[in-house]
Amino acid sequence: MKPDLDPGVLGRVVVGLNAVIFAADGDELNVLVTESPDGGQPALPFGPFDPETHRTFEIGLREWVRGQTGFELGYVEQLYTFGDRGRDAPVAALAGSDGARVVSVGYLGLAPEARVLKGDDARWVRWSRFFPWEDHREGRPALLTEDIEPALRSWADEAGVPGRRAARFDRVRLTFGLDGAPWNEERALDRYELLYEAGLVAEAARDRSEAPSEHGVGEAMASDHRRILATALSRLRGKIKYRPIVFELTPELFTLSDLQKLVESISGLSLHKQNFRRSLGRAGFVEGTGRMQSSTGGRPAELHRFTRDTMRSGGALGLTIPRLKEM
Amino acid sequence: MKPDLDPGVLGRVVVGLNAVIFAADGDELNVLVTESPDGGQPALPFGPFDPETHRTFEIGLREWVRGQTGFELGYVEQLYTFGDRGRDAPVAALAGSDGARVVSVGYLGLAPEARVLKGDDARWVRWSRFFPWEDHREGRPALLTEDIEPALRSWADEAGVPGRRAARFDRVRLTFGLDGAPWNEERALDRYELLYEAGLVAEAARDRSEAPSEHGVGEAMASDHRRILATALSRLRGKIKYRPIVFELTPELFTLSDLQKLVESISGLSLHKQNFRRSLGRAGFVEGTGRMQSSTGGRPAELHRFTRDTMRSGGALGLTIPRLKEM
DNA sequence: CCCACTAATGATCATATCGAGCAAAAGGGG
DNA sequence: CCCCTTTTGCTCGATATGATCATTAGTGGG
Repeated sequence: MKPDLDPGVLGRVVVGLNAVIFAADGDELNVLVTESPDGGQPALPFGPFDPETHRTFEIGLREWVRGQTGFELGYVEQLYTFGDRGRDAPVAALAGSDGARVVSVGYLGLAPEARVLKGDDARWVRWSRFFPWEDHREGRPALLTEDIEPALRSWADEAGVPGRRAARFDRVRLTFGLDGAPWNEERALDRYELLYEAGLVAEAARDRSEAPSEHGVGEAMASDHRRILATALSRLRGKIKYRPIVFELTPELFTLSDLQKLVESISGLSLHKQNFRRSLGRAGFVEGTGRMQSSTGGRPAELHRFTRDTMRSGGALGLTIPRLKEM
Repeated sequence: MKPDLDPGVLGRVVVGLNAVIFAADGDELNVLVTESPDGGQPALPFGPFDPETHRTFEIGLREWVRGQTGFELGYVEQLYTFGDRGRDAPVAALAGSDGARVVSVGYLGLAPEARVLKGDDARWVRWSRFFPWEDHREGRPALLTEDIEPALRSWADEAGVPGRRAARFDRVRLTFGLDGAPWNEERALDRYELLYEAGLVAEAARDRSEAPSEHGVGEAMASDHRRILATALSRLRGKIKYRPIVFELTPELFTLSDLQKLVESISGLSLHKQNFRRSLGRAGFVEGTGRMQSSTGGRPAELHRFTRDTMRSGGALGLTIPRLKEM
């Protein structure tokens, strides 16, 4: 159990920081991606971690996000560190001619508004471009029932040993909520990983250096960035339930319907309006300002704001997600 | 937003893997540490990540744990990646003469039993050696009320600006459950970090290259290992509530009291026996085998086993922690 | 000016879950 | 055979959750 960290005998490692930056645009949750105009795969913003100048990862991250997009990140949280060989293909090419291994530390960042960005090729896009099967606000997507489920069933069926086949079926059933199993919106990462294993996303073929099949579900991203994005979505979906971080995404003032729409956009679910409001009231996260907002054609809604004070009283710390029964 | 990962211009980075390996010994949760006989600070087992031979972090981790302790890890989960300069002191010395930056990827591992280890200086010890203030099974520890709380209050009081002082008080109140705020066992990491900031743990002085004060609370560990251990404890305490991972720590057969004792040892809380059993029954995690265990002097208890099947029915996925009111 | 329409807000009811305590059952030991 | 201990079973009130109905306050059209 003696450590042996002499870098002389080990291969080279380069640490990159990947940021999944979310911001709300109206009622929809957007993610910041870089898209080259020449049609390359969209990528997450990422930058190098320079051990010489950055005292911590988070400081390094905030710095280059500020430098390159011109805005200040609010909430920041580390997601996961990815180091699998073979899933970092396009980035590896940037790792220098000696083929240093790229280790990427993924971060989740939340910004209060989808501000216009200075210059270059970064833009805000809906997350659902990359995970169309994750949006259940209008009911279970046809893509799921018509394409993904049959493909996964036959993938499970292909397994050699019977035990292995049963295990695959079970895993498919649980992660995708088939045959009566409940759909758990937090398992977005599990679902992406399963689709990758089953070869249903374009990245799977690409990483095996096969012909880049055009038939994957959702839009592919560079390197393992779609996996990092899935990690971020899962984390965010889970975390809003036990920490009041939705308010990192809202403007200063908002109506309760706006807030609900935002939560629905994050979780990909339709929520029960009355129950959502009731639990908001119980938790005491928001307080009404007297002001009203003339809405698009109904009774005007009161503008609310987040009240940080209530976190002190030891009540609930997150939102409940009262999902609508059937759609 | 162009990446610039040319390793030539960046400082050197070495990736180390740190493992927090828990196992139950009787009813108590133990952690595997290396202790040099000559009285150096205990450390977590750690090994280098070799980018040449290890395809993934997890594979590398399992490999050297197997090689050095002789047993196979069961459950493994990535915790967090630490890269702060200045908190890795003793390890940095091992990073080679060119002073490569050490980035450590922390892992949580669970083993089904605290097996005897082959050879050297690794041994199983109670986690409470390092976090005595986290064990509330016998009520709130005197260390907390008599030493830590007063010290934290005066630390908060020292803050210059009044607003800063109020913020400190609030933070102390919330993380340590003072003045009526509830004690949240999951916030073990927050508490350790606060104690570090307030200079109450020995590592704080050490990392500032000051005289290694002997007056820190709990036992210090090498490098930032106590922080990693706190991360692991927090994660484990949280995760047992929504994933059935306690059963990675139990033997094949156990009584319900054994299981409760184990959960109490993990969470540092005393639980309400009847309610604990009721929720176990509702979740359907365990099934009775007909067999009984002649206990230490009461009615014999039935031996139970974990039933993986029930995870399929979509019920609750974790234990509820029905804490005992007052002690 | 009144009415239909829309969306916000308010209130109710059955059911499930949680915290807490009481009671019976099944061994071992004097 | 009685006492002690621990397991196991059960009940009661308080609270949270799922679902539905009712009321209010605007807009826009006849």
